[in-house]
Amino acid sequence: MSQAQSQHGRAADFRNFQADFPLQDRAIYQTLFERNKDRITTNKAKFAVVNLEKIFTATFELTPRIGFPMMSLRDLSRATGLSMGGIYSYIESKERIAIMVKDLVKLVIDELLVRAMSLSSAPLTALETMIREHIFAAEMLQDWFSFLYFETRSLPHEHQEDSKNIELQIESAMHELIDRVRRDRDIACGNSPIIATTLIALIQDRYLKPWKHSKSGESADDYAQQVLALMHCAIEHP
Amino acid sequence: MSQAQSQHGRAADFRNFQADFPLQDRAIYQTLFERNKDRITTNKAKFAVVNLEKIFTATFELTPRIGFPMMSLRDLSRATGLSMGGIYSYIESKERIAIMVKDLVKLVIDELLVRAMSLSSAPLTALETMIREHIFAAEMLQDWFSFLYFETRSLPHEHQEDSKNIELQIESAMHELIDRVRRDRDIACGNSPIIATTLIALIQDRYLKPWKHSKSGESADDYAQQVLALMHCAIEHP
DNA sequence: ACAAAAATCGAACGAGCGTTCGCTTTTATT
DNA sequence: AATAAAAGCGAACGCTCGTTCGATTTTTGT
Repeated sequence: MSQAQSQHGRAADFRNFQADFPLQDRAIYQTLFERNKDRITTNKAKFAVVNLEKIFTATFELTPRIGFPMMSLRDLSRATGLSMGGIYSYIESKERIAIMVKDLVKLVIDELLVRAMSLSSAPLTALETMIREHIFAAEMLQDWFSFLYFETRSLPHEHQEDSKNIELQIESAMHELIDRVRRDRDIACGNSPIIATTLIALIQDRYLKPWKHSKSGESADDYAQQVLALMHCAIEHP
Repeated sequence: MSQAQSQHGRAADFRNFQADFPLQDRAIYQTLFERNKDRITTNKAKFAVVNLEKIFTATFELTPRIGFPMMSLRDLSRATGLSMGGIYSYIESKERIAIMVKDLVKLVIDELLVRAMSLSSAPLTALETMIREHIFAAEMLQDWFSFLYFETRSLPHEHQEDSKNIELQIESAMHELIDRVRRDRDIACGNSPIIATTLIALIQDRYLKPWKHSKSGESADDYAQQVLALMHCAIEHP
């Protein structure tokens, strides 16, 4: 029940989502290592996983307070316990850290989109799944999602575009699904775009403002439920 | 009709709001100069207004692409046409630029809040006014609002707190107004917090993502109207 | 246990940063 | 027009940054 052999177990609540979500703990850094083998001089996953974890954990600890550009590699060296040279066997440059974050987030979102859109038979279910899983994934990878949003400006131009496109893709997918739901029920579609915008903004609000949401202590399940309730209301009353 | 002698002309649409809004063009920099006289070595407003405008215009041109910490004062010098020393007669340090932005935004928001909350007799009108004027003010001072949001991390800790508190204040004011509207109509108040969160997120979405909103070409009036419609729907269907 | 290979180290380098201050130019006053 | 005051300038300073690379330690394979 808790072990996922299928890559695509459906998960209606956060507990089940967590049980099936592949990118947790070591697996995150294993994936990061495999996707960046060319640029990493260390060959053995055994070392890479441990040190990549140190590097990203430290980055996510330092960055929210002072911002990525102000985090020096000496700060990072101190916080990881690695030397400067040690760090440079995992990254070719400082900005590569930001690029790796972007790639991981893009990986997660892309799969999430593909999965939800492949449920083409039931647009409302697809929409609900997409939102719930987006909230859940962002809950588990909060540091990553939040970093990408705030530090997009530290990326090279091409990667900045990627970052914006991730959001535009999700938004247009949601827009499309909302329209499909409405057409099935003969509801006017005039304000579908603002509903899609609202949904994304609410998903982002939760992972961007922990100082607001962690205070209230509301669970991811409760939050998702509230967002979905608002959505149902908005879809039905155009 | 277009000239505002009262400080508090009500404005239901963007045109009227613009006509009454005091912080435009020169007036922004005049205000900035007066509020920072102590820290500015130049004495005459005549010079200060011109050069402060250069400094902030250039900052808002450079920062969205590369971020504030990566903008060097040499970049700023080049973009303004001022020398390094010249710039330093208007700011005591680089971070003062960010602090001045925060102060101006706080000034605008604080007045907006006081005005809206003083309409205590009609909570729905107060709520609508607050949202509309927030959207309109952010439309006129888009660069300032957007800068504060993205560059909060470049502020000294005390000022970072200020920045978060601005948002928390607005949100709790909205929450309170929503509850009052609902109590007047005997509607349950359970999801009032998420409605307040939604409203702020939508207001921010517009000034934070010009690459999304300016593409669609939707006017501030239309946007405000859509946000308000969504709000009415959400308030009435708890 | 030993040698070869891989991983890690950290001092050193050049570049670019924010900031300063004595000097020049512009403005205001007479 | 002359003079005093204000504004503006930019080379220079000390510092910290990202990055490199030969030396050292740790791991691997025998």
